[in-house]
Amino acid sequence: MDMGERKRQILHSVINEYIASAEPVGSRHIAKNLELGLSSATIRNEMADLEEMGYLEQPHTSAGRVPSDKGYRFYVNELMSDYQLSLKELDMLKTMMKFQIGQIDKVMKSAADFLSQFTHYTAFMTSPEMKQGAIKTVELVPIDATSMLIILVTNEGVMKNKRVIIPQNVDTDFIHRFSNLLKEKLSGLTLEEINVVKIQEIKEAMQSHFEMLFPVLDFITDIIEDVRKETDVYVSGTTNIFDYPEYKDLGKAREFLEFLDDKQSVTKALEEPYNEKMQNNDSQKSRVRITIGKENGLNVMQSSSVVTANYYMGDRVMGKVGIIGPTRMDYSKAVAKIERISNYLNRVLSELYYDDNKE
Amino acid sequence: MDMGERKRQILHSVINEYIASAEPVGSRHIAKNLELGLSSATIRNEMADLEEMGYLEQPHTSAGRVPSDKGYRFYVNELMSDYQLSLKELDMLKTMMKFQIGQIDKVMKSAADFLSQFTHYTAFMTSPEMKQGAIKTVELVPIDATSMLIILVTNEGVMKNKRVIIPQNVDTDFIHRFSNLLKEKLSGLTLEEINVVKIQEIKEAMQSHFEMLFPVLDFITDIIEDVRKETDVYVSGTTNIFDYPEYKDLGKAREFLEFLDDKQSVTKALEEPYNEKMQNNDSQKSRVRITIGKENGLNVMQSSSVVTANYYMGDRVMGKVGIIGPTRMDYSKAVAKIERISNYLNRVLSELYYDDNKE
DNA sequence: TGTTAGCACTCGTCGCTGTTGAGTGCTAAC
DNA sequence: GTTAGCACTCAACAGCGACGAGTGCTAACA
Repeated sequence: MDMGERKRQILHSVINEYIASAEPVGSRHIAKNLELGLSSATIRNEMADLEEMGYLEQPHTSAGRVPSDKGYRFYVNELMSDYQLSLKELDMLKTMMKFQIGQIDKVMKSAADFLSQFTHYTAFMTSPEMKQGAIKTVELVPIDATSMLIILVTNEGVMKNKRVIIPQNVDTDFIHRFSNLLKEKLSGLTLEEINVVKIQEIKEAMQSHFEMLFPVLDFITDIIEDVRKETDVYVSGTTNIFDYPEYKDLGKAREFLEFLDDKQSVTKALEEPYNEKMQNNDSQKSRVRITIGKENGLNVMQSSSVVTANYYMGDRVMGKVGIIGPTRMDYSKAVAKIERISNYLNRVLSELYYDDNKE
Repeated sequence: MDMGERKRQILHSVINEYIASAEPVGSRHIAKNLELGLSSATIRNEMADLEEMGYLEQPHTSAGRVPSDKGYRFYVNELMSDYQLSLKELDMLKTMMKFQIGQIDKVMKSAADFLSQFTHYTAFMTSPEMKQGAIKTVELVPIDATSMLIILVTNEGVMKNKRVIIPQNVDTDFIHRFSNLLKEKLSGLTLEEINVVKIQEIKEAMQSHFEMLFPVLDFITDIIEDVRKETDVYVSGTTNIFDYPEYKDLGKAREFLEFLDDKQSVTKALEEPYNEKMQNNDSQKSRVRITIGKENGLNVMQSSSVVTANYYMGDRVMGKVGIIGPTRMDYSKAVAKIERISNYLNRVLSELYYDDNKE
């Protein structure tokens, strides 16, 4: 059985209706809404076909039809039209963009917060991936006689720091000299390039009278290890799910919220590999990726969809922004909004990047 | 009517029972449990008295009795016995304490995470209050020709940083000299002492050839302003509330979670002034403070209780740790556990403090 | 051959009903 | 002052029928 134009129209209508109402859609309703001059009986036949083909499902015998994951997938790939942001929405965006304040992590957080308010779904943002980040500078700041701060700045403008206790008293000048040496040795290396071997090399290259500061080098490997592992996820607007009847069941809501609370599992969910079923004609151009229901392996996520976009600094992928919501999601709005946000982030970050390369 | 020993015993028993079962307690049950050799009818009379006195309430005519806020308050102040941690609990604590890793904010977070698992309620932690913190050091780290990082370290070991763009090219050495100057001028001042006037003074004291770096000073005021306003709350274990039947209603759960999501309102709830009704004989010695139901002004919190303790560095209050849960809370366990955690924090922070004063 | 009207059937939802049981308050006797 | 007894209250629950939205099938129609 093949998907004629009429079936497409009916499927489209069912999905639109269901997205709006959250209630199973009946043939009568479609017959009225869609002005094809067809009776409900005919629609009924077509819908039975669509069900057989796997695009629709019936919660129970005498209920209307509900889109299946496959149905949504077809909708997303073939039927969905581009959503044009309303004036009000554009205005919100504009206001938000005024808050381009300096610190990178704050930009991130506020973007995620905004996205959750903007879409009414739960928004998330993964922190910049730093594996390929290069070290811009290393600085040792003495705090007192026995402790100092190690500060690492990468070329993404990200900064990590750690306080270190030194066993012996060391004078400030000495620390400065050591600091300069480190800067010289480490600047420009990517985080991937700095490994145990490299550190050993540096140790050997140093005069032995720096020996007492060798623990500092070990701390640096620690920090880098931390940074590498650290894929922070920031989640915003978790309570938005209460707006959707699919989570009206306490158990469902709980499951979902517990899932979001566990950053590790969220990260895992977002790392989910791109699989063939998810291919989407639009994805190349829009860079927005959609995972529907069971397409995502996780149990908890079976009735949720995830819409994400990467964001970039220059050409390098930095992380992901996106939303999580019920499979019955307004995909076209979601895509349009996420596209905007990711473009916004690209712009802000590219400005930073540009600054960096001005030297 | 006065509260005789028998009434106290009955009230105690009702509350214990209710805390354990979450179900209205009947006279028959008490008669059996409490071995006073009294019949349920007698207990019934006493309970009617306790209700008249305001310590108990009846959800509806033919249900058992439930403690009122006043009842809990009496329980907390007069009846409750000290809870002795079990071996298993002590062991958990021990394990947790091994994670005393360096960075102050990580210690905080892991303490809150632990507390929520330990108590099964929702835990929170307010970030160190820094108003009275003194500046330990200021450092300017050049990143490239047109930008640098301002790093502020306070004597609590807290660190703030901000990236700053400088309009003109300035050489590294120049920045270093300026940095040293700043360090000299600002070190030792408390955040409260640094205000616009002070900054102006510094500007004037500087030679005019530093003029181009004056914007940096303005950024410093910005950061300090940020730090002052910033009373970060870290909340952990929000989904624990799903374990308690008082939140089995979706609306209730939602309300509660939305409240916790809004950091500002949480901060406000915790700032709630100490009011006379809350006076507690134990509070001086234990430093644990309990707010029961409506004692806390907020609407959302009418059926929740908050148990908090301050934590200190040396003699100075740094912030609060605590838990939020239903008024039907196991107060004695809660108090015991929070006491431990706050002691632990005091110890960890005092070590930092001690380190700082070693110089 | 595709479309449609008609009809029997399914099944979840809603409101009503009666039953059950836990718990109370009151009264009268101890 | 205590208690046994009893009538009363009320939430929770299960059973029941009416309702209605929606279906699938069949037979008639263009």
